[in-house]
Amino acid sequence: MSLSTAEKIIRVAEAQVRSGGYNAFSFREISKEIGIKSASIHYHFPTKADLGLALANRYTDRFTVYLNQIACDSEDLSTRLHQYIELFRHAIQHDKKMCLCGMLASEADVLPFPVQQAVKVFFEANLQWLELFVFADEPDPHAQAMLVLSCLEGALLVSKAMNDATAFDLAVNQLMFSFRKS
Amino acid sequence: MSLSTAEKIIRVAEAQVRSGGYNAFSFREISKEIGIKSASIHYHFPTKADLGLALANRYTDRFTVYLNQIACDSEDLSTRLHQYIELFRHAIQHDKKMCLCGMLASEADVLPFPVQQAVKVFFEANLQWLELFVFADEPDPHAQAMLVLSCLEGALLVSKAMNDATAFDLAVNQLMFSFRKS
DNA sequence: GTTCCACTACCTATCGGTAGGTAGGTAAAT
DNA sequence: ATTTACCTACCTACCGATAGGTAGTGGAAC
Repeated sequence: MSLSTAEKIIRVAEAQVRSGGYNAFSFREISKEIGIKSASIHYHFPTKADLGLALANRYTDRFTVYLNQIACDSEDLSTRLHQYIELFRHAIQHDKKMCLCGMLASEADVLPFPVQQAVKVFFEANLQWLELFVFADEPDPHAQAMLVLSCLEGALLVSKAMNDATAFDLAVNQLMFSFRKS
Repeated sequence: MSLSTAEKIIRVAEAQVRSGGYNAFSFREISKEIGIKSASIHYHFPTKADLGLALANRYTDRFTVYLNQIACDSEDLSTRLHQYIELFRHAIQHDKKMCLCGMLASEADVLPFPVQQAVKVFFEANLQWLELFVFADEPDPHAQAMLVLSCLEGALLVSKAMNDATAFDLAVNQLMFSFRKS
């Protein structure tokens, strides 16, 4: 499969942002990696903010597709939650990286406003999905969703800090355990 | 009170890192803010990595002092946990910023190695304290500690994403609620 | 008189971004 | 069928700004 240049740019940029954040990715580094000149990237994405926005939007879009799949595939609320968790586990175990929007969220203060908004959309989409498709039948779905999302993003962060992906499982399994008892 | 220049540098640098991460703070910005030349900062901290390391170490030291105080002041495990949570709530509600080491953890891949290690020490210190002084009497203190730390760091991150400090309380209160039922 | 601390002046490397050009393809007008 | 015109997707060369970092100076304090 041969990817379009724009797609290559986005993939390399996403990897760089997920490793070091918005200020750690550069047109020059991307251009080196895919074998074009940095000026050529401006043809596809006029400014860095444009590329950052495209990154966040694409990430949310792909994530949303998975969320819809999960909701369609399984009726069982507990199964849905486990599959949801798998999405995050994949980030730390397969990519060994943070969630893109988790990474960007931590730097929200220094992000171009459109990127900030796009990151917020990702989190709103996640919360809404959890409320509707996992915690709808329980008391305070909003708080439950917030707890799960916080725990997952935080578990990724702690795993990065410890350089140990098993930290993610430890935290998340404990959360699941606390749900089982209630 | 008149602070030493080194102390001023550290304070301004910490604020900048907690807003935008390691790559978003610069000697020039710091120097402008405290009214000296950027070259003068190199006298106190020879390299950026040195300053970053000093930042992380001081943050951990100050945090550790609070942890010891909490352990001494209160015998009740639940009270200790609530006071521990207050440390994190202070970050998002008073400073409106991430935890310094939470911020750095997310960028671990692109950090100078000594800074990486210092960040890891912060997390290890937190986990150990939680295990010893909060969850010692419960089954699997390690997993419990990991859950609490993940949830707190994640709740800060989600609050930054949503630009809404109440998200932190929502997630954390829900976590406390799930503990009460067990 | 040495140590401390900040200065001036400068360096190299890199940043995001711009200007102008060009090879190759497409498509409509002549 | 050929010319004219425009488009895509890159290129080279360069801009001003900023990054971290260095060498050497000089005054004040001990």
